[in-house]
Amino acid sequence: MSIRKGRSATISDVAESAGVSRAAVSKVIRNAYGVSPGMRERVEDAIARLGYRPSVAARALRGSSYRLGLETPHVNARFMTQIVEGAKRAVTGTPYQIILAPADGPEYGTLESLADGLVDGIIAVSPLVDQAWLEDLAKRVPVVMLGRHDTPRGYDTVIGDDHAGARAVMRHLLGLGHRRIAHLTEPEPVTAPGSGTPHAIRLEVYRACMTEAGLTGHIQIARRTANAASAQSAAAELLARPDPPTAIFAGHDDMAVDALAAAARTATGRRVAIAGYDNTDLAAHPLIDLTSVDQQGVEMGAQAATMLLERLQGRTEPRSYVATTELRIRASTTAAALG
Amino acid sequence: MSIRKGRSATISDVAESAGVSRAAVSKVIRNAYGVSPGMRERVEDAIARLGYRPSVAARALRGSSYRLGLETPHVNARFMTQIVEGAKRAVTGTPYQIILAPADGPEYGTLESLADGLVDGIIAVSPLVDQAWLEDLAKRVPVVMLGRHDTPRGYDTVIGDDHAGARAVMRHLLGLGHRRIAHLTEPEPVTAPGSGTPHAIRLEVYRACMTEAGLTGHIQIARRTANAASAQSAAAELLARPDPPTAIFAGHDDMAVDALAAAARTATGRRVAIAGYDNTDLAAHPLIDLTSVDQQGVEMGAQAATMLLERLQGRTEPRSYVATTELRIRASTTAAALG
DNA sequence: AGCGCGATGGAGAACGGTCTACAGTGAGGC
DNA sequence: GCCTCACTGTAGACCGTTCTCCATCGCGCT
Repeated sequence: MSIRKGRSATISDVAESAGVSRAAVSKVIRNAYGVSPGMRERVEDAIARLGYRPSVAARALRGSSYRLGLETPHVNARFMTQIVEGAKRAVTGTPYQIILAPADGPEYGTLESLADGLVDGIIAVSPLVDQAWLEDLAKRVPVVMLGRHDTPRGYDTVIGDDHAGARAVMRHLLGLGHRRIAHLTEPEPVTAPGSGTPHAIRLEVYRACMTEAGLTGHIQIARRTANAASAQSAAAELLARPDPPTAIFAGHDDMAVDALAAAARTATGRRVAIAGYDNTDLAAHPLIDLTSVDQQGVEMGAQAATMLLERLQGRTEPRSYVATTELRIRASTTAAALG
Repeated sequence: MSIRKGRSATISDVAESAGVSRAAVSKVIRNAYGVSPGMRERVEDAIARLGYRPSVAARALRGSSYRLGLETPHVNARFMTQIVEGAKRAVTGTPYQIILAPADGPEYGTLESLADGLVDGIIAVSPLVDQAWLEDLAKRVPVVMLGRHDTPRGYDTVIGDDHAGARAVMRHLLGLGHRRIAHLTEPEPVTAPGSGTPHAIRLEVYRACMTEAGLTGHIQIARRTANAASAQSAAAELLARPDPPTAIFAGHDDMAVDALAAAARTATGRRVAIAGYDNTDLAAHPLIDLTSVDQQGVEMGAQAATMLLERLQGRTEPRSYVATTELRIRASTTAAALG
C-alpha cells in the first residue's frame, strides 16, 4: 500500500491492498474468466482507492499496448485531419487509442520507430516504401497502407478511386472548354510511373485525358519543390510561362490553395480555373470555394482503423478498401472566365 | 540466431550472434562505459546483420521510452501545426521523438493515457485541467503546459503574451474607428474568468479595452458552440443581430476564418473587419489576408520540447517561457469600409 | 611474489504486467 | 466414504531491456 513518492501504483500495490494475488488483479482488469463477484468488488475498490492504471509499457512487452499508430506525412496536412477523424471514430468504444507519429523525413524511420513495440498496429500514408520491406514490417505488426495501389501481401490497403476522381476533374475542366490545362503535383519520386501512388495515377490520368483530347502539346507539369511545403512558387512559375495555362489541376487541396494564392498574387490577379483533390474543409470556404474531389477521407480513416482491429482479431488474408469519389464543383473553376 | 518467424530480433539474439552477453550488447547500444573497440565492432556487426532494433516497450518498462507526447486538442488545429513543427525541431539530433495524442473529449483521459508509461514527458495544450491534478501528474512524468497563465508548481509553462497581443488587436481596431467591436470566442468553460486560459485573458482584455474606450454598451460576445468545430454559425448570428458589429476580434485564426466565411455568406457580403490570433499560415493567404497576432507558435513548441529535455536531464525548479507577440496587419481589417 | 588497480565483460535482479499450470474447496453422484 | 468436477485463486515463468554489482585479467609497483 505504501506507494513510493511520485510513482504510480502498480498491480502489486493493488493486489496487496485488496489482499489478493497479482494474477487475480490482472484477471479483473482484463475481464477474464474465473473471478468471483466478491473478489471483483474488492479489487475494483482497491483500484479506485489507489488510482491504479495499468502500465502500457508492461502490457506492450507481454502482449498488447492497445495503441494504434498513424503515421502522418508533413505534406497534405489538411487531408490527414479527415483520416485522423475517421480513425478516431472507428476505435471509439474499443480499448484501443490512436496515436500519431509525424514523419519528419524518411518514412522508413518513422514506421520502424512505431513498430518498435510501441503500437499494436500501424496505419501509414507512405506510398513510397519498398513493397518487400513493407511485407517484412507487416510480419511483425499489422499494417494498413493508405493510398497504395498495389496488390497487398500481408498488409491491407485503403485507397480512393484515383482513376475515377482524376478523370472527373479532367472531364470537368475540358467540358468548360479549357485546353491549356496544367497539372501541379508532388516532387518527382512520389509520382514515378508504376509506383502506385495516388499522385502517380492522377498524373497518369491527366496525361491520358490530355492525349485523348488531342492536347498533347498543351501538357504542362509543375512540381512542388521537395524542400518547400508550399506549392506557391511552382504555381507562380507556371502562370508566368509565355503560354500560361487557363486551368490547373492540383494534386491535392493544399497545393490547389497554394495555386489560388499564386494566381491572386499575379499582377493582373489572373482568373485561372483551379481544381484540387480531397475536398478538405477549407475547399467549402466561400473565399476559397475550391472545386475538389471528395474521396471520403473520414471513411477511409475509419476503414483503415477497422481493418487493423480485424487483424488484431485474427484475420490474416489481405483486404483492400476502395473509396468512391465525387467531384464537388465550386466557383474556383466555374467562375473563371476562359481566357 | 534463430529468430522466430515474424518476430524481431531481441537483444539476446544479438548477444548470441556476437558471442557476448546481453549486458554487453546493452552497453554498446547505449554508448555506455566499459566497451572495448573489438567488442563494439562485433556487436555492431551482429546488430546490422540481424536488423536489431531495441524494443521501446521494454525500454520504457525499465526506464525511458525516448518518446515525448504532445496532446493536441481538436479545435484550433492550425495553430497546433506550428507547435508540432517547433517541438519536432527541438528534438532533432536527440534520441527523442515526438508522438501526438489527439484529445477526443475530456483532456484528463488523453493525458492519463499518455502518462501510462508510454512517454518520458508530456506537452499538453489543455488549459482546463485542475491544478492539483496537474501537479500530481507532474510528479510522475515531466509536464509542460502550453497556454496556462498560472504559477507552475512541479510543471513548466509556455505561454504567449496574451495581454499584449489582445491589446494590440483592440488598439488596432479602435484606431480604425470601430466602435461596435464584437468578440468571438470559445465556449463558456474555456473562458471562465480566473481560469488562466489564453481565451479567458483575451476576453478580459477585450472587455477592458471596450470599457476604457467608453464602449461598454457595445460589448458583444459570441461563442462557438461546444459540439461544432466551426464558429461560422456563431459569427453568422452575430452579423444578423439588429445592431451588428463592424469589427470582430476572433479568439484564434480558425474562428476568424469561420467568421470570414460567415461574413462572405451574408446576403450583402458585408464587409466587416475581422482579426484573428496565432498568425497561422492561412492568414497570409491573399484570399484570406487576415490580420492576426503572431505569437511565435513554432518557437513555443520548440521551447516546450526543450524544457522537457531539460527536465529529463534533471532540472527540477519550474520554468516559464513567455513568447512575445506581434500584430500582423492585413486586409481583413484594413480593407473593410467602416459602416 | 604479492598487491592494488583500471579496464572489461558477465550474472542476475529488477521493471509491471500476462498467462499457463496447478492447488484447494465444496457440492453432487455413486 | 470416495471420486469427479466445476469453480476460484495463486505461483511463477516470461516478455526485452537496463543497471548494479561482481569476477577476471593484465600490468606496474613494491
